[in-house]
Amino acid sequence: MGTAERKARDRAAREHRIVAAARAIAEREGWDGVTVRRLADEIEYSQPVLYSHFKNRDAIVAAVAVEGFKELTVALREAASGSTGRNALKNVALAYLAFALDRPALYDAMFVLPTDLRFAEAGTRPELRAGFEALAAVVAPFCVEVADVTETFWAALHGLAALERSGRIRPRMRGERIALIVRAIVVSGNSARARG
Amino acid sequence: MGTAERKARDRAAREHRIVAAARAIAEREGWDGVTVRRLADEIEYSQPVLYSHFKNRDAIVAAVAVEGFKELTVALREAASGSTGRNALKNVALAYLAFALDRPALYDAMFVLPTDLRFAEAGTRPELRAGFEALAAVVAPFCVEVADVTETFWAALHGLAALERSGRIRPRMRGERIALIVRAIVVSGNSARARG
DNA sequence: GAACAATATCTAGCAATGCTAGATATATAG
DNA sequence: CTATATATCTAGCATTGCTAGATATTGTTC
Repeated sequence: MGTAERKARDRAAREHRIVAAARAIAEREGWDGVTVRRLADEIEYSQPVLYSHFKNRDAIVAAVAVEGFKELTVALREAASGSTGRNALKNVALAYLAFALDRPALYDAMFVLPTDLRFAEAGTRPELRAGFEALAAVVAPFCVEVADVTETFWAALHGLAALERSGRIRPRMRGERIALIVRAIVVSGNSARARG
Repeated sequence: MGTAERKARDRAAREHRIVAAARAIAEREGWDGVTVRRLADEIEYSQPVLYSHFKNRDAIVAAVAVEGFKELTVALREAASGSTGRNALKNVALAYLAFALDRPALYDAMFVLPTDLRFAEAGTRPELRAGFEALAAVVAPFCVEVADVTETFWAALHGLAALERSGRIRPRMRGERIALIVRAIVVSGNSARARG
């Protein structure tokens, strides 16, 4: 009897439509435009149906965030492929910033809005860890304490994205700032090697 | 006739009480707890009075943010004084992170919540520029392109604060990450000097 | 000091939000 | 076909930011 499977499939499809609608509205009008009523309209079901899929509105945002982490990981891996060493670092940094600035709503879901997604802990979802590892891969050739450097690299990129997006640093100097970060990793790595 | 002055003084005092109440509630319970009704209760006036002081709720958040920038500037200057060069850099970085992590609600008002405060533009309020200059002061000895390096330094610190606060990097490695950033500025500065 | 004008403040309410209880329709099973 | 379980909806609550219109309070003028 395949009806149970069909039902499960339909449910999954509907859930996906909710997430897609949330993301679409957020990218078009910002997260304030994403109301439960509006999502209900979009999928042509009543509000309570949404609560049978997600615990609350924040959980919908979190679902979009998970999508975002998957895509960020893809973007970073792609940027890293085809180049090595210093160039890979630079390309990944550029790709990270492009991702954050081109999809502000998605990036907000991942990093700004309140979610319960946890990192740097046991039990972190693999989607969230993969992005970190894509960064670690291009950092690794330049240092021994890969985790420390990767965290710092990531923080620098996130900071650049956040401050540029809120208009607090000069957009036209983005290239220079990235060059500084890349150089910092390369140079500090070399001196680390030189020291031991 | 000093009644006009007295009125102006009273009004200013009331405005200050609003901002103080907003900040206190935010630091105790988060910004979600800061409702206009609650603030009205706190100052013992009705809601519309608040709107004679501030255009909307966001403007109250912005007022708290401005306070925050003043205090951050003080904290950074204090951290810089009494040490020079590399130590000043490190102390400022530590102070920045301590500020962000000890006063999360205040820091949110400054950097996360929506406000219309603009930076890196003509017409930026002096309170906002001063913090940047406190960072620039400790960076300057190590580079020629002070603005670029300061923006990058700031971004790195902000990123560290944001990611640490949301549990995405390991708190116990804070010192190592700061050391990396300090070293990056010192080293890249030296090489910049060597080159030019 | 009384009558008027201007300012300050309040009461009451709107529209929107997240979320939920209870009623109702729909599908499944006996 | 009937009874049960599942899926969905209608209707509403409590809370939010914000505002119009009524009402005090203060100031001015004769």
